[in-house]
Amino acid sequence: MSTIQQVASLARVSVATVSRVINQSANVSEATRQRVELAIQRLNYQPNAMGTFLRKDKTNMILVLVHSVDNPFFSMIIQGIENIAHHNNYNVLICTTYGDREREKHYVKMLRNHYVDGMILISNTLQLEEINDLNQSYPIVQTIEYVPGSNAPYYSVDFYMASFELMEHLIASGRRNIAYVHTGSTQIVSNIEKYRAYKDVLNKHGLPVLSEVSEEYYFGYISGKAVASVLLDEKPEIDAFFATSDLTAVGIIDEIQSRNLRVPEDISVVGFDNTIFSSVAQPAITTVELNTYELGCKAMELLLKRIEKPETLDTTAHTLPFQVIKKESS
Amino acid sequence: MSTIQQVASLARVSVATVSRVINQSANVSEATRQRVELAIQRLNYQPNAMGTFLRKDKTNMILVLVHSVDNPFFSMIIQGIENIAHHNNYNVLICTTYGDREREKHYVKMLRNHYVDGMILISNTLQLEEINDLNQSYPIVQTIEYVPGSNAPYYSVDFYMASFELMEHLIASGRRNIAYVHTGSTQIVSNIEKYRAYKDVLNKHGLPVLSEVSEEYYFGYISGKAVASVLLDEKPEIDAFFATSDLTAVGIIDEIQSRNLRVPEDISVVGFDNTIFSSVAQPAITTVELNTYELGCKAMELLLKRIEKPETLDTTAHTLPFQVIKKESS
DNA sequence: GTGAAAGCGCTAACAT
DNA sequence: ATGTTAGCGCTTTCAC
Repeated sequence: MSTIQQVASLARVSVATVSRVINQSANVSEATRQRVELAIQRLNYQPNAMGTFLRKDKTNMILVLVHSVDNPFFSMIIQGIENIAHHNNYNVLICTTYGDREREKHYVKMLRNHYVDGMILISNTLQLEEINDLNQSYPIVQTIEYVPGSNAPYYSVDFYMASFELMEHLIASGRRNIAYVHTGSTQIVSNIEKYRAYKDVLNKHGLPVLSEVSEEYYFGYISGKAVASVLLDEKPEIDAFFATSDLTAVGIIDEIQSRNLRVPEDISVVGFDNTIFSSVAQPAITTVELNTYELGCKAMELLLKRIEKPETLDTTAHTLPFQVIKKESS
Repeated sequence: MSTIQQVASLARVSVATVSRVINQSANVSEATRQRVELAIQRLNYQPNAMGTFLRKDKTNMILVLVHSVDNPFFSMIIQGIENIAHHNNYNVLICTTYGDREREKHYVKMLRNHYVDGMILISNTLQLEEINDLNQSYPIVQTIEYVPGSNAPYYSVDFYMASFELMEHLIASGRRNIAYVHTGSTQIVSNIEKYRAYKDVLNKHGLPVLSEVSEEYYFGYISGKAVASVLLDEKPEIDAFFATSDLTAVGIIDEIQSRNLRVPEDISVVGFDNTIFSSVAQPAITTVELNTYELGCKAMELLLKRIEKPETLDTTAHTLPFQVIKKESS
């Protein structure tokens, strides 16, 4: 490995001049430039980023903290983030937590350590104090999930209203016995809001609440099928399912069809997120489109603002529109 | 932001002692230790990683370069990588290229820059010279895809043999007119091997090759459906499809069923990768399990070896076993 | 057990 | 247009 000093020696110039050539930060005569570039090539010189970063106290990297990347839903957000980041000369590092607090802490440390300039939290599971503390000293933005009452800004969706619309749609189509099946943790704000809407709409119409939510962490397809099976055994009157994710809806549909019941003729099913699963399923699943790409873009734009001027202590809650997409399953 | 110097001043010790406390690198008297830790707390001190990294020329970070993260197939590899990495005190950064050469270059630069200690290439699309050059100076490992003839080590699967088995299975079940539909680029080694096996098995049995491969980049579900539609129009004798990914197989099945043909009674379909799609599909799709988690673990273990002792110039090709998983679609 | 000091590789202010 | 030099924050060798 060669250093800027070696390049300088070989080219018979000072390290400052080499730096100028590399960064095109000041005028260098054509002759000198060529000598330096030749030396760089000869030594196969690569600037050591740690030197630069230490000196500038800036890495032009941002960290995206996400539960996991196996949900196609997240990948659109990340694409939005990356789009804006790259146009502004930032690189994006994706780190997965799988809900593990240790891993989360480790990655948060990368922010505190100045390994990255800022952080976007998708599917945030930090505690209130922690996120507030972090938000005071570092540029962070939440998206999709957020900690209610925290000072950190976020871009998200009105999950309550979206779920409200879905529920009203089911009821308008004549459904009266609607069960609810969540995905992931019941503690995340999206699920809290979805369940709140579920109950509110039922109460509003004087209909029965058929599902309690436990604290269990439900995965997609498998638990959709399993929970539907239990519910259908216990409550054969069910004529609709509200699933909080598309993949869970697919599991529910499979369970229904394995009992020789028809979707939507016998039982309606709605999902959430408008992922590929809701299109691939038979029948295609009524769902909610969240404009995830846009959410990613907006979150990154806000993060940039906070990085460039840290005094921008934006604590605002931003909500982007959604669309209920009616397909064949309801 | 506070520095080690400020902590030292407040605790009335030298920076060396503070460093010793932080890293538990040498004996420090209990009294001093407590003074230092109090100072650290008081100043809310966080070591600046850039200082450390510059000094040590080591970041304990590795980079995973991947086409995109929206394929559940990749996420298992990444989990394997992360598992081994974390047990060895390394962090994993996931970077997505979406096939963009510019982005790829940018991330490769992070390796050359010493921003990370090593790199794992999934779905590698680097040129032969580039990967060989990189391999000389930096610890890298390829997995799944690899550049044939390159010096860089890899962990992958014998796609030829796996495809061979799938094809023999189709033929053994009485199929004679088998079409082939690829996913992604035709230039990647996995697709080259799959297509080679497809043709070889057909030739071996004196059966017709029904599909040419163009250089087109095919995506999953959408192009599966579209290509199947064209093929079925042109060649109504087709009685089986060999798709190189599960999601493409789902698209093909949807097209078949939309023509009121049955899978597998009229037409068999097989996929690849044993992702969730092959279980969710109706009927469930015969596919190949690649032990992706294991591949990730092995690749990371090899990378670690190369990082710790760079003289380990392992150029070996490693191949892990696969299993053909027979389901309902064939 | 603790401190002084060198130096990792780089940039930028200042000098010429 | 180019060179000199200080210093970013940290670790580690060498003294004591």
